[in-house]
Amino acid sequence: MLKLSKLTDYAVVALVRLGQKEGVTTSPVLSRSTGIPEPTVAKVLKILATQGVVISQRGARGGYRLASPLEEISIATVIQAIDGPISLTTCVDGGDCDARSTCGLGEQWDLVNSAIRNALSSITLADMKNHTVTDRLETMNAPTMFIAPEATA
Amino acid sequence: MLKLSKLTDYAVVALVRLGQKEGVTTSPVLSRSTGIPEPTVAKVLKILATQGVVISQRGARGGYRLASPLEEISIATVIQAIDGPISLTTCVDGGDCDARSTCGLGEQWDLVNSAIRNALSSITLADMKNHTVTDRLETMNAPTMFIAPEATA
DNA sequence: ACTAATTGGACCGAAACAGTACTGTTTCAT
DNA sequence: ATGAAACAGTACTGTTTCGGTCCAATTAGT
Repeated sequence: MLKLSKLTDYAVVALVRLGQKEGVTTSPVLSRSTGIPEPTVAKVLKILATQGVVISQRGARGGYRLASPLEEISIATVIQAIDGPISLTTCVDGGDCDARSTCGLGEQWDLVNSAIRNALSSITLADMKNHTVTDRLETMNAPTMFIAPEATA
Repeated sequence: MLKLSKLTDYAVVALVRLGQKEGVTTSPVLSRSTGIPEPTVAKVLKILATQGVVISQRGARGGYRLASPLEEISIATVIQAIDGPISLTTCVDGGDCDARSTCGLGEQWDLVNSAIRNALSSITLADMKNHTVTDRLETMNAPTMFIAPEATA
């Protein structure tokens, strides 16, 4: 199945939530806010930090913040940060395509790759934000009957 | 890396070549014509047959032929036949998304999925045929160099 | 009916991925 | 200064998926 990795999925969720916070946010907080397991959140954020998608602040009172506003981060950027380059064919660069000389489809794949990249670049994290619950913690703290699985603050 | 499986890559190559043949063609012939290992060609064709992309003729003098002309077979069709549905998120159908209720991004992923599907549906195998060597045996020395992929921003 | 050719389906090993844990480094608060 | 909090990097493990191979079912031709 042509699907992106779970990590990328988590990354998008975490980034959108991060974009709704003020200042820096820690992994544990983001974990509780999104429902994603803490080690996984940490891993994702670490990767995103090395790729420059988020800025990290080390030490106590540290955390992460977006390097750019949500509107300027495309889905393609996130995918590339986590999964690496978007290249649908193994042929493309230094690939071990045995039939390279015979298949003769090399240039045509670029057509497909470009189409994919364009599609993914046209969607930003801000587009993903719509209809998103503002914050799980707020919902929990609200005077509703909604129960909180964990009560750490 | 967001990439489609090698099988899908092979499938496209095999299908394009198959569309350039008359009557039915056997796996061994297609293997020699494309340079793809015979067992792999056989496997790909088998899958494509079950999905109705190609029509199979069993027994002696059997072989495969396209179910539709190249112009009517999109890349999306091939990918779905080999790799299964194109759904970038695991959430989508019957998924085991733990954070479904909290991430709140479910509907937005459909936006991404649609974009991808549209992009892939707009490209047909006929588009991939251009610049393709007619047959390996005839034009053995076709260089078919392709451009190195651009460095990702 | 028999044989050869060809597809159909099942099986297995290898590689990639997700997830977890541990250790080290940096920084704030006391 | 000292301790605690939080990120950084590395390594390990279990699971899944993918790529490839082998054997059984089917059919045309003689």
